[in-house]
Amino acid sequence: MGIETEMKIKEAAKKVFRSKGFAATRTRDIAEEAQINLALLNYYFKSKQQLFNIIMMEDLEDIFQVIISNANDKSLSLREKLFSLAEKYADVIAEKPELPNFILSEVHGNHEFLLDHFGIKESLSKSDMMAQFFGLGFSQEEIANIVVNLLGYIIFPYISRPMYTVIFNMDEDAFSRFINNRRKQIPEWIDSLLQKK
Amino acid sequence: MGIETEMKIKEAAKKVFRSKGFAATRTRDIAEEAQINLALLNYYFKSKQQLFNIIMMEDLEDIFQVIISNANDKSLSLREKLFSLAEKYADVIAEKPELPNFILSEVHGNHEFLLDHFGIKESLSKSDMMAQFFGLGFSQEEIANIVVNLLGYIIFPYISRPMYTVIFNMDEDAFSRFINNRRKQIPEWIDSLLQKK
DNA sequence: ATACAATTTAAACAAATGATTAAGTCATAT
DNA sequence: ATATGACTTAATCATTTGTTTAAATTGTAT
Repeated sequence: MGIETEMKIKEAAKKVFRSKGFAATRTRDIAEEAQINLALLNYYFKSKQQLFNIIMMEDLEDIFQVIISNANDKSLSLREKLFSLAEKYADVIAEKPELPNFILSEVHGNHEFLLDHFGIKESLSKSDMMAQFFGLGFSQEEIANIVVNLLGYIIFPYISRPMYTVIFNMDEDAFSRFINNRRKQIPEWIDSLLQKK
Repeated sequence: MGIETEMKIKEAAKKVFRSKGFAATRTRDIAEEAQINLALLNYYFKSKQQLFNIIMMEDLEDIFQVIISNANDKSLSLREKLFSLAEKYADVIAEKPELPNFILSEVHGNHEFLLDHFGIKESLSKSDMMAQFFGLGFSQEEIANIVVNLLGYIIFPYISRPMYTVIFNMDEDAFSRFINNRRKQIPEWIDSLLQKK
């Protein structure tokens, strides 16, 4: 059945693209991973580039959706929003650990992917979270610092994993424990960032 | 003169590899950037891969050298060491802003590059800094968290730059100002991390 | 000046790779 | 049962790309 094949290809492409990146991925890699004939890739998706674009868009959507929906949850205080954002983000990434490296590597120099396909800028600048930030007297720059640090707490360990797993001699399990223990610390660090006001 | 040509190629390769990564870089790109005949690349450096390895090793050396030399400067307290590390690191990266993305992307899945070519693990575990950490009662895991956060404060903004320059609408100048202002904040954040003890 | 080695060039090669083609196969509606 | 269209396959194409080759040029020691 066609739709199943299409999904098989997309799932395989996700796996291969995320692990090797666009340039290093050969369409034959994807075909083999999906156990389909090479020509099917071009039958269902016009080209390697188109297939890649679809996957990148979906991954970006996953990432941005967490931020936007959280930033507009009016039932939460600013502090609660940030805590919740950290937890949801950590969940998403724990589930797909290759996502940060993949997105950040591929987007580097390809800003087109970000150009308001999601209206992220508007959604966010008009969000409840921003209003709360400004209401508490934070400047645009202070907000940027807090957001960058918050996301860094969660994402950076994954990105830099090879470096410090060598430095600190961590195996797979040790890394998991490290990440899980870190999650408990993040709220403290967020509070430190908010403390000034 | 041979040595000049060799340097021209290496500099061009650095530029192109850092901006596009190994897989997306064509040897012809490098030749054009260096304004040399394509065959010279293979004459001076056996292959694309060898040229890449040399550059990667040099870049890693630059990165690790800062950490190791700082960690063994016995004239500094732990707090001073971390402050100094942050400053030196920020300097290195401000000078070569593509370095973080390049190294982290390429090392991802290629752990071989890190495998004790530098003895980084030993140098660091026996360093004065580690002794100071342990002397103050920090656990291995607490140390890892501090180091990861410290490096993240400096590196993560560069890596995630495309994401939040879109979100926060930053141009080139705004980004520079942001980075420079951040540098002044980092000592405070480091103190927060150390505060527990 | 001459010979010899180092350097540089233009051209070509071989393999890899994204994409297409044309001939099948299968499911489904009539 | 058959025709139609969706799906699948094997084979092939055209281009890109890393590398090599052989000839030409340049520099240098004698």
